[in-house]
Amino acid sequence: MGRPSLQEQRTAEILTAYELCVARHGLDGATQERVAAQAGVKRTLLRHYLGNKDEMVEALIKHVVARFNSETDQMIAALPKTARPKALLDILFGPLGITETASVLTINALGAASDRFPKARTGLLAAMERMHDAVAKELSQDYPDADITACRAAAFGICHLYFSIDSLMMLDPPQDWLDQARQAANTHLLNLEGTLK
Amino acid sequence: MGRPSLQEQRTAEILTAYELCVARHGLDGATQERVAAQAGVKRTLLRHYLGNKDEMVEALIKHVVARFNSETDQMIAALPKTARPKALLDILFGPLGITETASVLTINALGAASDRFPKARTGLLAAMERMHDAVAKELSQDYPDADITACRAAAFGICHLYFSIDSLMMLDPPQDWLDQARQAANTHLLNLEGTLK
DNA sequence: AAATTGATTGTCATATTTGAAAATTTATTC
DNA sequence: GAATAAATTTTCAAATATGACAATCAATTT
Repeated sequence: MGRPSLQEQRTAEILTAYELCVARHGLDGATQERVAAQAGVKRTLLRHYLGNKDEMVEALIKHVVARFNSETDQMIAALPKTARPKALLDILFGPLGITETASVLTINALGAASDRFPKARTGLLAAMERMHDAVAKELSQDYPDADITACRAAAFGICHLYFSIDSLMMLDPPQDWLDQARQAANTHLLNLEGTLK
Repeated sequence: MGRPSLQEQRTAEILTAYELCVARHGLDGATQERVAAQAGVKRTLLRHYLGNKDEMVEALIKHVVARFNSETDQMIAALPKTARPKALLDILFGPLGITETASVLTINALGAASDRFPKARTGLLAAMERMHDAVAKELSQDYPDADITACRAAAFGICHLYFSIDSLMMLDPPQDWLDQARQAANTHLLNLEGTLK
Protein backbone atom coordinates (compact mmCIF):
# COMPACT_ATOMS: atom_id res chain seq x y z
CA MET A 1 0.00 0.00 0.00
CA GLY A 2 1.00 3.66 0.10
CA ARG A 3 2.08 5.84 -2.74
CA PRO A 4 3.39 3.98 -5.78
CA SER A 5 7.15 3.99 -6.07
CA LEU A 6 8.94 5.95 -8.79
CA GLN A 7 12.24 4.41 -7.82
CA GLU A 8 12.98 2.80 -11.15
CA GLN A 9 11.82 5.62 -13.36
CA ARG A 10 13.45 8.43 -11.38
CA THR A 11 16.64 6.47 -10.93
CA ALA A 12 16.85 5.92 -14.66
CA GLU A 13 16.13 9.59 -15.40
CA ILE A 14 18.77 10.76 -12.98
CA LEU A 15 21.37 8.32 -14.21
CA THR A 16 20.76 9.38 -17.80
CA ALA A 17 21.21 13.01 -16.80
CA TYR A 18 24.30 12.03 -14.86
CA GLU A 19 25.69 10.26 -17.90
CA LEU A 20 25.25 13.38 -19.99
CA CYS A 21 26.91 15.61 -17.41
CA VAL A 22 29.86 13.25 -17.12
CA ALA A 23 30.23 13.22 -20.89
CA ARG A 24 30.35 17.01 -21.00
CA HIS A 25 32.08 17.95 -17.76
CA GLY A 26 34.02 14.85 -16.75
CA LEU A 27 33.36 12.67 -13.74
CA ASP A 28 34.53 15.22 -11.18
CA GLY A 29 32.85 18.06 -13.01
CA ALA A 30 29.48 16.36 -12.93
CA THR A 31 28.32 18.00 -9.72
CA GLN A 32 25.08 17.08 -8.02
CA GLU A 33 23.76 20.53 -8.86
CA ARG A 34 24.45 20.04 -12.54
CA VAL A 35 22.98 16.56 -12.64
CA ALA A 36 19.90 17.72 -10.77
CA ALA A 37 19.43 20.64 -13.13
CA GLN A 38 19.87 18.36 -16.13
CA ALA A 39 17.37 15.87 -14.75
CA GLY A 40 14.96 18.62 -13.80
CA VAL A 41 14.74 17.68 -10.14
CA LYS A 42 15.91 19.09 -6.82
CA ARG A 43 19.39 18.11 -5.78
CA THR A 44 18.15 16.45 -2.62
CA LEU A 45 16.28 13.93 -4.72
CA LEU A 46 19.56 12.57 -6.02
CA ARG A 47 20.51 11.67 -2.52
CA HIS A 48 17.06 10.24 -1.85
CA TYR A 49 17.31 7.81 -4.74
CA LEU A 50 21.00 7.18 -5.15
CA GLY A 51 22.67 7.93 -1.82
CA ASN A 52 25.88 9.91 -1.45
CA LYS A 53 28.33 10.75 -4.17
CA ASP A 54 30.37 7.55 -4.01
CA GLU A 55 27.22 5.50 -4.26
CA MET A 56 26.07 7.64 -7.16
CA VAL A 57 29.30 6.91 -8.99
CA GLU A 58 28.93 3.20 -8.35
CA ALA A 59 25.39 3.32 -9.70
CA LEU A 60 26.55 5.29 -12.71
CA ILE A 61 29.21 2.73 -13.51
CA LYS A 62 26.70 -0.11 -13.39
CA HIS A 63 24.30 1.91 -15.51
CA VAL A 64 26.87 2.77 -18.16
CA VAL A 65 28.18 -0.77 -18.38
CA ALA A 66 24.65 -2.13 -18.63
CA ARG A 67 23.77 0.35 -21.35
CA PHE A 68 26.93 -0.48 -23.24
CA ASN A 69 26.14 -4.19 -23.16
CA SER A 70 22.57 -3.53 -24.10
CA GLU A 71 23.61 -1.46 -27.10
CA THR A 72 25.93 -4.22 -28.21
CA ASP A 73 23.02 -6.64 -28.04
CA GLN A 74 20.67 -4.30 -29.87
CA MET A 75 23.24 -3.76 -32.57
CA ILE A 76 23.61 -7.48 -33.18
CA ALA A 77 19.88 -8.02 -32.95
CA ALA A 78 19.25 -5.36 -35.58
CA LEU A 79 21.34 -7.14 -38.22
CA PRO A 80 19.51 -8.66 -41.20
CA LYS A 81 19.87 -12.29 -42.22
CA THR A 82 22.39 -11.69 -44.97
CA ALA A 83 25.30 -9.30 -45.52
CA ARG A 84 25.48 -8.80 -41.79
CA PRO A 85 28.96 -7.25 -41.63
CA LYS A 86 28.06 -4.50 -44.08
CA ALA A 87 24.88 -3.84 -42.17
CA LEU A 88 26.94 -3.61 -39.03
CA LEU A 89 29.04 -0.86 -40.54
CA ASP A 90 25.84 0.89 -41.57
CA ILE A 91 24.75 0.90 -37.97
CA LEU A 92 28.09 1.98 -36.52
CA PHE A 93 29.01 4.55 -39.14
CA GLY A 94 25.62 5.48 -40.48
CA PRO A 95 24.02 8.89 -40.02
CA LEU A 96 23.12 8.16 -36.43
CA GLY A 97 25.66 5.76 -35.08
CA ILE A 98 24.47 4.42 -31.76
CA THR A 99 25.23 7.90 -30.52
CA GLU A 100 22.06 8.86 -28.74
CA THR A 101 23.48 9.96 -25.43
CA ALA A 102 27.13 10.50 -26.23
CA SER A 103 27.79 7.27 -24.43
CA VAL A 104 31.35 6.89 -25.63
CA LEU A 105 32.26 10.23 -24.07
CA THR A 106 30.91 9.00 -20.77
CA ILE A 107 32.96 5.85 -21.16
CA ASN A 108 36.06 7.88 -21.82
CA ALA A 109 35.49 9.98 -18.74
CA LEU A 110 34.91 6.93 -16.59
CA GLY A 111 37.95 5.25 -18.05
CA ALA A 112 40.06 8.28 -17.29
CA ALA A 113 39.05 8.00 -13.64
CA SER A 114 39.27 4.24 -13.48
CA ASP A 115 42.29 4.26 -11.21
CA ARG A 116 40.05 5.65 -8.48
CA PHE A 117 37.12 3.38 -9.33
CA PRO A 118 38.29 -0.18 -9.94
CA LYS A 119 34.80 -1.30 -10.90
CA ALA A 120 34.83 1.15 -13.78
CA ARG A 121 37.97 -0.49 -15.09
CA THR A 122 36.75 -4.08 -14.86
CA GLY A 123 33.26 -3.24 -16.06
CA LEU A 124 34.41 -1.30 -19.08
CA LEU A 125 37.04 -3.84 -20.03
CA ALA A 126 34.47 -6.62 -19.87
CA ALA A 127 31.87 -4.66 -21.84
CA MET A 128 34.36 -3.81 -24.54
CA GLU A 129 35.61 -7.35 -24.75
CA ARG A 130 32.00 -8.40 -25.11
CA MET A 131 31.56 -6.06 -28.05
CA HIS A 132 34.82 -7.22 -29.63
CA ASP A 133 33.66 -10.79 -29.33
CA ALA A 134 30.23 -10.09 -30.75
CA VAL A 135 31.67 -8.32 -33.79
CA ALA A 136 34.40 -10.92 -34.27
CA LYS A 137 31.76 -13.64 -34.18
CA GLU A 138 29.80 -11.91 -36.92
CA LEU A 139 32.90 -11.58 -39.04
CA SER A 140 34.03 -15.15 -38.69
CA GLN A 141 30.51 -16.35 -39.49
CA ASP A 142 30.36 -14.32 -42.66
CA TYR A 143 33.97 -14.97 -43.59
CA PRO A 144 34.37 -18.59 -42.52
CA ASP A 145 37.56 -18.97 -44.52
CA ALA A 146 39.29 -16.09 -42.82
CA ASP A 147 41.78 -16.61 -40.04
CA ILE A 148 40.24 -16.21 -36.62
CA THR A 149 43.04 -13.92 -35.50
CA ALA A 150 42.43 -11.74 -38.52
CA CYS A 151 38.74 -11.60 -37.63
CA ARG A 152 39.54 -10.48 -34.13
CA ALA A 153 41.90 -7.81 -35.35
CA ALA A 154 39.31 -6.60 -37.83
CA ALA A 155 36.65 -6.53 -35.13
CA PHE A 156 38.97 -4.57 -32.90
CA GLY A 157 39.73 -2.10 -35.65
CA ILE A 158 36.07 -1.57 -36.45
CA CYS A 159 34.98 -1.18 -32.84
CA HIS A 160 37.67 1.30 -31.94
CA LEU A 161 37.29 3.27 -35.09
CA TYR A 162 33.71 3.67 -34.05
CA PHE A 163 34.71 4.71 -30.53
CA SER A 164 37.05 7.33 -31.85
CA ILE A 165 34.49 8.72 -34.28
CA ASP A 166 31.82 8.80 -31.64
CA SER A 167 34.11 10.65 -29.23
CA LEU A 168 34.72 13.22 -31.88
CA MET A 169 31.12 13.97 -32.70
CA MET A 170 31.16 16.86 -30.21
CA LEU A 171 33.63 18.57 -32.52
CA ASP A 172 31.13 18.41 -35.37
CA PRO A 173 33.76 17.00 -37.72
CA PRO A 174 33.57 17.48 -41.50
CA GLN A 175 31.68 14.90 -43.55
CA ASP A 176 35.00 13.82 -45.03
CA TRP A 177 36.00 12.32 -41.74
CA LEU A 178 32.89 10.25 -41.44
CA ASP A 179 33.35 8.99 -44.98
CA GLN A 180 36.95 8.11 -44.30
CA ALA A 181 36.00 6.33 -41.10
CA ARG A 182 33.44 4.31 -42.98
CA GLN A 183 35.89 3.48 -45.72
CA ALA A 184 38.60 2.55 -43.22
CA ALA A 185 36.17 0.23 -41.46
CA ASN A 186 35.21 -1.30 -44.76
CA THR A 187 38.87 -1.97 -45.46
CA HIS A 188 38.80 -4.50 -42.65
CA LEU A 189 35.99 -6.37 -44.39
CA LEU A 190 37.77 -6.28 -47.72
CA ASN A 191 40.86 -7.63 -46.07
CA LEU A 192 38.93 -10.59 -44.67
CA GLU A 193 37.47 -11.32 -48.09
CA GLY A 194 40.89 -11.31 -49.64
CA THR A 195 42.88 -13.14 -47.02
CA LEU A 196 42.10 -16.82 -46.79
CA LYS A 197 43.30 -19.17 -44.11
CA MET B 1 67.45 44.59 -13.84
CA GLY B 2 65.33 43.09 -11.11
CA ARG B 3 64.77 39.45 -10.43
CA PRO B 4 64.99 37.16 -13.48
CA SER B 5 61.64 36.07 -14.84
CA LEU B 6 60.43 32.50 -14.53
CA GLN B 7 57.42 33.20 -16.70
CA GLU B 8 58.16 30.70 -19.42
CA GLN B 9 59.35 27.89 -17.19
CA ARG B 10 56.59 28.19 -14.59
CA THR B 11 53.92 28.61 -17.21
CA ALA B 12 55.05 25.44 -18.92
CA GLU B 13 55.20 23.53 -15.62
CA ILE B 14 51.73 24.66 -14.66
CA LEU B 15 50.22 23.88 -18.05
CA THR B 16 51.74 20.41 -18.01
CA ALA B 17 50.25 19.81 -14.58
CA TYR B 18 46.96 21.22 -15.82
CA GLU B 19 47.00 18.86 -18.77
CA LEU B 20 47.46 15.88 -16.48
CA CYS B 21 44.65 16.97 -14.18
CA VAL B 22 42.29 17.47 -17.10
CA ALA B 23 43.14 14.02 -18.41
CA ARG B 24 42.29 12.45 -15.06
CA HIS B 25 39.48 14.62 -13.75
CA GLY B 26 37.99 16.26 -16.81
CA LEU B 27 38.08 19.95 -17.64
CA ASP B 28 35.69 21.02 -14.90
CA GLY B 29 37.23 18.62 -12.41
CA ALA B 30 40.68 20.10 -12.86
CA THR B 31 40.37 22.61 -10.04
CA GLN B 32 43.04 25.20 -9.40
CA GLU B 33 43.84 23.44 -6.13
CA ARG B 34 44.49 20.17 -7.91
CA VAL B 35 46.56 21.76 -10.63
CA ALA B 36 48.59 23.70 -8.08
CA ALA B 37 49.21 20.57 -6.03
CA GLN B 38 50.21 18.65 -9.15
CA ALA B 39 52.58 21.42 -10.19
CA GLY B 40 53.92 21.79 -6.66
CA VAL B 41 53.14 25.46 -6.31
CA LYS B 42 50.67 27.61 -4.39
CA ARG B 43 47.30 28.09 -6.01
CA THR B 44 47.70 31.83 -6.21
CA LEU B 45 50.67 31.41 -8.48
CA LEU B 46 48.39 30.01 -11.14
CA ARG B 47 46.55 33.26 -11.18
CA HIS B 48 49.79 35.20 -11.17
CA TYR B 49 51.03 33.48 -14.32
CA LEU B 50 47.89 32.54 -16.17
CA GLY B 51 45.12 34.85 -15.01
CA ASN B 52 41.64 33.69 -14.08
CA LYS B 53 40.08 30.38 -14.90
CA ASP B 54 38.80 31.27 -18.35
CA GLU B 55 42.22 32.56 -19.31
CA MET B 56 43.77 29.40 -17.92
CA VAL B 57 41.54 27.31 -20.14
CA GLU B 58 42.42 29.39 -23.17
CA ALA B 59 46.10 28.93 -22.40
CA LEU B 60 45.58 25.21 -21.91
CA ILE B 61 43.90 24.88 -25.28
CA LYS B 62 46.77 26.63 -27.02
CA HIS B 63 49.24 24.48 -25.13
CA VAL B 64 47.52 21.22 -25.96
CA VAL B 65 47.09 22.06 -29.62
CA ALA B 66 50.74 23.13 -29.84
CA ARG B 67 51.86 19.92 -28.19
CA PHE B 68 49.70 17.86 -30.47
CA ASN B 69 51.16 19.50 -33.56
CA SER B 70 54.64 19.17 -32.16
CA GLU B 71 54.17 15.46 -31.54
CA THR B 72 52.93 15.01 -35.08
CA ASP B 73 56.08 16.69 -36.34
CA GLN B 74 58.33 14.66 -34.07
CA MET B 75 56.67 11.48 -35.20
CA ILE B 76 57.27 12.25 -38.85
CA ALA B 77 60.79 13.45 -38.15
CA ALA B 78 61.61 10.20 -36.35
CA LEU B 79 60.85 8.05 -39.41
CA PRO B 80 63.78 6.33 -41.15
CA LYS B 81 64.53 6.73 -44.85
CA THR B 82 62.90 3.50 -45.93
CA ALA B 83 59.87 1.51 -44.86
CA ARG B 84 58.45 4.60 -43.29
CA PRO B 85 54.83 3.43 -42.90
CA LYS B 86 55.85 0.35 -40.92
CA ALA B 87 58.09 2.49 -38.77
CA LEU B 88 55.17 4.80 -38.21
CA LEU B 89 53.11 1.95 -36.85
CA ASP B 90 56.02 1.02 -34.60
CA ILE B 91 55.94 4.49 -33.15
CA LEU B 92 52.17 4.68 -32.73
CA PHE B 93 51.56 1.13 -31.53
CA GLY B 94 54.94 0.28 -30.08
CA PRO B 95 55.60 -0.25 -26.37
CA LEU B 96 55.48 3.46 -25.66
CA GLY B 97 53.19 5.06 -28.15
CA ILE B 98 53.57 8.81 -27.94
CA THR B 99 51.77 8.47 -24.65
CA GLU B 100 53.99 10.38 -22.29
CA THR B 101 51.43 12.64 -20.73
CA ALA B 102 48.17 10.94 -21.57
CA SER B 103 47.69 13.65 -24.13
CA VAL B 104 44.82 11.95 -25.93
CA LEU B 105 42.82 11.87 -22.71
CA THR B 106 43.29 15.61 -22.40
CA ILE B 107 42.17 16.04 -25.98
CA ASN B 108 39.06 13.98 -25.29
CA ALA B 109 38.21 16.08 -22.27
CA LEU B 110 38.72 19.31 -24.19
CA GLY B 111 36.70 17.98 -27.09
CA ALA B 112 33.87 17.05 -24.77
CA ALA B 113 33.73 20.66 -23.59
CA SER B 114 34.26 22.20 -26.98
CA ASP B 115 30.75 23.59 -27.18
CA ARG B 116 31.69 25.96 -24.38
CA PHE B 117 35.13 26.71 -25.81
CA PRO B 118 34.99 27.26 -29.56
CA LYS B 119 38.76 27.58 -29.80
CA ALA B 120 39.10 24.05 -28.51
CA ARG B 121 36.95 22.82 -31.35
CA THR B 122 38.75 24.67 -34.14
CA GLY B 123 42.18 24.00 -32.68
CA LEU B 124 41.64 20.30 -32.22
CA LEU B 125 40.03 19.85 -35.61
CA ALA B 126 42.94 21.61 -37.27
CA ALA B 127 45.55 19.64 -35.33
CA MET B 128 43.88 16.36 -36.16
CA GLU B 129 43.53 17.25 -39.80
CA ARG B 130 47.21 18.08 -39.75
CA MET B 131 48.03 14.64 -38.41
CA HIS B 132 45.73 12.97 -40.93
CA ASP B 133 47.47 14.85 -43.72
CA ALA B 134 50.94 14.01 -42.49
CA VAL B 135 50.15 10.31 -42.26
CA ALA B 136 48.30 10.29 -45.58
CA LYS B 137 51.28 11.96 -47.20
CA GLU B 138 53.59 9.25 -45.89
CA LEU B 139 51.30 6.57 -47.19
CA SER B 140 50.89 8.01 -50.66
CA GLN B 141 54.64 8.49 -50.91
CA ASP B 142 55.32 4.90 -50.02
CA TYR B 143 52.40 3.54 -51.99
CA PRO B 144 52.45 5.80 -55.05
CA ASP B 145 50.17 3.47 -56.97
CA ALA B 146 47.45 3.53 -54.38
CA ASP B 147 44.40 5.71 -54.75
CA ILE B 148 44.69 8.98 -52.86
CA THR B 149 41.29 8.51 -51.30
CA ALA B 150 42.32 5.09 -50.10
CA CYS B 151 45.44 6.61 -48.56
CA ARG B 152 43.40 9.18 -46.71
CA ALA B 153 41.02 6.55 -45.42
CA ALA B 154 43.95 4.41 -44.29
CA ALA B 155 45.57 7.38 -42.58
CA PHE B 156 42.33 8.14 -40.84
CA GLY B 157 41.94 4.56 -39.69
CA ILE B 158 45.47 4.41 -38.35
CA CYS B 159 45.31 7.73 -36.55
CA HIS B 160 42.02 7.05 -34.85
CA LEU B 161 42.91 3.53 -33.94
CA TYR B 162 45.83 5.08 -32.17
CA PHE B 163 43.61 7.63 -30.45
CA SER B 164 41.30 4.95 -29.22
CA ILE B 165 44.12 2.77 -27.94
CA ASP B 166 45.79 5.69 -26.23
CA SER B 167 42.54 6.67 -24.52
CA LEU B 168 42.22 3.17 -23.22
CA MET B 169 45.66 2.88 -21.68
CA MET B 170 44.26 4.04 -18.34
CA LEU B 171 42.30 0.78 -18.26
CA ASP B 172 45.53 -1.21 -18.51
CA PRO B 173 44.11 -3.34 -21.34
CA PRO B 174 45.32 -6.89 -22.02
CA GLN B 175 48.25 -7.34 -24.38
CA ASP B 176 45.85 -8.97 -26.83
CA TRP B 177 44.22 -5.66 -27.49
CA LEU B 178 47.47 -3.94 -28.29
CA ASP B 179 48.38 -6.74 -30.65
CA GLN B 180 45.01 -6.55 -32.35
CA ALA B 181 45.29 -2.79 -32.67
CA ARG B 182 48.66 -3.16 -34.29
CA GLN B 183 47.40 -5.84 -36.64
CA ALA B 184 44.33 -3.80 -37.53
CA ALA B 185 46.52 -0.82 -38.33
CA ASN B 186 48.74 -3.01 -40.42
CA THR B 187 45.70 -4.15 -42.37
CA HIS B 188 45.43 -0.65 -43.75
CA LEU B 189 48.96 -0.89 -45.11
CA LEU B 190 48.31 -4.31 -46.62
CA ASN B 191 45.23 -2.95 -48.28
CA LEU B 192 47.21 -0.14 -49.91
CA GLU B 193 49.76 -2.65 -51.17
CA GLY B 194 47.05 -4.78 -52.72
CA THR B 195 44.79 -2.10 -54.12
CA LEU B 196 46.16 -0.34 -57.13
CA LYS B 197 44.71 2.69 -58.77
C1' DA C 1 -11.66 9.37 5.62
C1' DA C 2 -7.85 7.56 8.20
C1' DA C 3 -3.53 5.32 7.76
C1' DT C 4 0.46 4.53 5.30
C1' DT C 5 4.08 4.68 2.20
C1' DG C 6 6.97 7.20 -0.45
C1' DA C 7 7.79 11.54 -3.27
C1' DT C 8 9.12 16.14 -2.83
C1' DT C 9 10.80 20.26 -0.76
C1' DG C 10 13.28 23.03 2.76
C1' DT C 11 16.90 24.19 5.80
C1' DC C 12 21.34 24.38 7.97
C1' DA C 13 26.19 23.42 8.79
C1' DT C 14 30.45 22.42 6.67
C1' DA C 15 33.88 22.12 3.21
C1' DT C 16 35.73 23.35 -1.18
C1' DT C 17 36.57 26.55 -4.90
C1' DT C 18 37.43 30.91 -6.80
C1' DG C 19 38.63 35.91 -7.18
C1' DA C 20 41.14 39.67 -5.76
C1' DA C 21 44.47 42.26 -3.57
C1' DA C 22 48.09 43.21 -0.24
C1' DA C 23 52.33 42.01 1.97
C1' DT C 24 56.64 39.79 1.86
C1' DT C 25 60.68 37.65 0.08
C1' DT C 26 64.34 36.96 -3.34
C1' DA C 27 67.57 37.76 -6.99
C1' DT C 28 69.54 40.96 -9.88
C1' DT C 29 71.79 45.70 -11.38
C1' DC C 30 74.01 50.07 -10.50
C1' DG D 1 74.14 48.06 -0.03
C1' DA D 2 70.28 50.65 -2.12
C1' DA D 3 66.99 50.34 -5.84
C1' DT D 4 64.20 47.45 -8.49
C1' DA D 5 61.57 43.95 -10.71
C1' DA D 6 59.60 39.83 -10.17
C1' DA D 7 58.55 35.63 -7.43
C1' DT D 8 56.12 33.92 -3.63
C1' DT D 9 53.22 33.93 0.32
C1' DT D 10 49.35 35.62 3.00
C1' DT D 11 44.83 36.99 3.76
C1' DC D 12 39.92 37.86 3.13
C1' DA D 13 35.34 37.67 0.91
C1' DA D 14 32.09 35.45 -2.13
C1' DA D 15 30.31 31.64 -4.51
C1' DT D 16 29.53 26.87 -5.00
C1' DA D 17 29.25 21.88 -3.48
C1' DT D 18 28.13 18.38 -0.18
C1' DG D 19 25.92 15.87 3.71
C1' DA D 20 22.40 15.20 6.84
C1' DC D 21 18.01 15.68 8.48
C1' DA D 22 13.38 17.62 9.14
C1' DA D 23 9.02 18.92 7.20
C1' DT D 24 5.50 18.75 3.87
C1' DC D 25 2.83 16.86 0.09
C1' DA D 26 0.47 13.18 -2.73
C1' DA D 27 -1.36 8.73 -3.96
C1' DT D 28 -2.92 4.38 -2.62
C1' DT D 29 -5.22 0.82 0.50
C1' DT D 30 -8.47 -0.64 3.97
